Amino acid sequence: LLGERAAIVNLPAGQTIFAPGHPAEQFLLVLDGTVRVQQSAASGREIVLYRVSSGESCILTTACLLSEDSYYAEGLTETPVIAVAVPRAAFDALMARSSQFRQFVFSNYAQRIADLLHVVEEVAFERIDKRLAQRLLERAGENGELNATHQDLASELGSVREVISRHLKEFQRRGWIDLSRGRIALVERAAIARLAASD
Amino acid sequence: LLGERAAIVNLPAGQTIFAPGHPAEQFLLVLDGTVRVQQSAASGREIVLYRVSSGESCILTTACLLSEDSYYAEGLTETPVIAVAVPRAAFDALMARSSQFRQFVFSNYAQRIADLLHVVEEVAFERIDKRLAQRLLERAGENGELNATHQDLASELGSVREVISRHLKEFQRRGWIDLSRGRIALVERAAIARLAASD
DNA sequence: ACGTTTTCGTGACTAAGTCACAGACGATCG
DNA sequence: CGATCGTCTGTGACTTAGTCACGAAAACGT
Repeated sequence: LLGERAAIVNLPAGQTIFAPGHPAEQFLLVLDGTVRVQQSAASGREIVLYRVSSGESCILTTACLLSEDSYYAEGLTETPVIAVAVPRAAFDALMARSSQFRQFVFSNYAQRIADLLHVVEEVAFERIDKRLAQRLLERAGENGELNATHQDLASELGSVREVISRHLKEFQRRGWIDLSRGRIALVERAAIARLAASD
Repeated sequence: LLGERAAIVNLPAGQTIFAPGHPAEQFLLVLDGTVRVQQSAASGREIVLYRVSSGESCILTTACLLSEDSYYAEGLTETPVIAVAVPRAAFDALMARSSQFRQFVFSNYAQRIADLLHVVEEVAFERIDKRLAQRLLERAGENGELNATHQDLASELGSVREVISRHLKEFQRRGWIDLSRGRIALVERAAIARLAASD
């Protein structure tokens, strides 16, 4: 279906795929790896909008690609990424021809928009200790550990290091986590989950 | 182009067009009037995401319509609205047939996504006195007046009345505005614009 | 082992949001 | 007209989040 004029691309980790004033030139479908899409403020503060992983498309760029609009977010590969790049003309042809492709594209849009609405809701209305607890659970591996600096977590949440450090320290004081440089180990997942789910 | 199976609908002001758990059933293209799209939190706090006006489509609902996803925002008519309602099947047919229609749809998406990114940026990183100043300028008419309660403005910005009241009072103390019940008159537009544009 | 870079800790302060009331305005109705 | 009621606004005291300016501690390379 996608066979024609589509190229497989390999990207290393930590690569900027698109950035303000440097729009993507094609429709990207991620086969493997994850792309982090975030927004950066002039002050240096950042916030993660969503992540694109296998089988998903970095669709928001597409809207801007197709309407030639400038775009205020940036995309970074978090891991090495394998993707299919579909040039603009081929994308347009597919949209015309395949109802399944349209379904796929709109379904991706809906997901991204839901993600964005979720971000708005969180930053506008939720406490950051709760949001931090959620992220700790999301990002911790099987072993209950995650490698992230306080600054990394602050950037995920659109907050600042000091605030995150203080909450983490409080979590540690309560025996919920273990802290070391660049690494956090969850000790009391249940307690963290309780905070993450609190109203 | 849109002629077939599309119906003209008339909606009164203050009508809820879509809401969580009550998804829109069709693609809506606004001919006249404005629709406000906002998000409401359990606490009762609200934030305006964007407004749809003449010639624009309430496109975000469409994504959710087409992918049958539930949707966490709600849409309200702010004025009486005249719109074209295109049923799902007709929308799909148009997407297949007309490259201009596709262009229109994607251009709308791009605009809405840009709006959402802007909201995220503002709530995450901007001071609310600055955001308030921006809204006052946006919503004031030719005569420099606007009809809005402090609560209305708080809901626009995703903040709370007390905070807005205090900033408005400070603006008044500086001689920038005149306050009366449900009405604000801009006196020193230049000063307000300076704050709105400050970094 | 030493200096360098990155990460983390902290106090003092400002800004924003919460809670609980009190007061003030404006429409409506005897 | 004046009393009444619902809505809107003002305010103090407090909690939470973000800012600023440091300094200390941990990893890293040479």
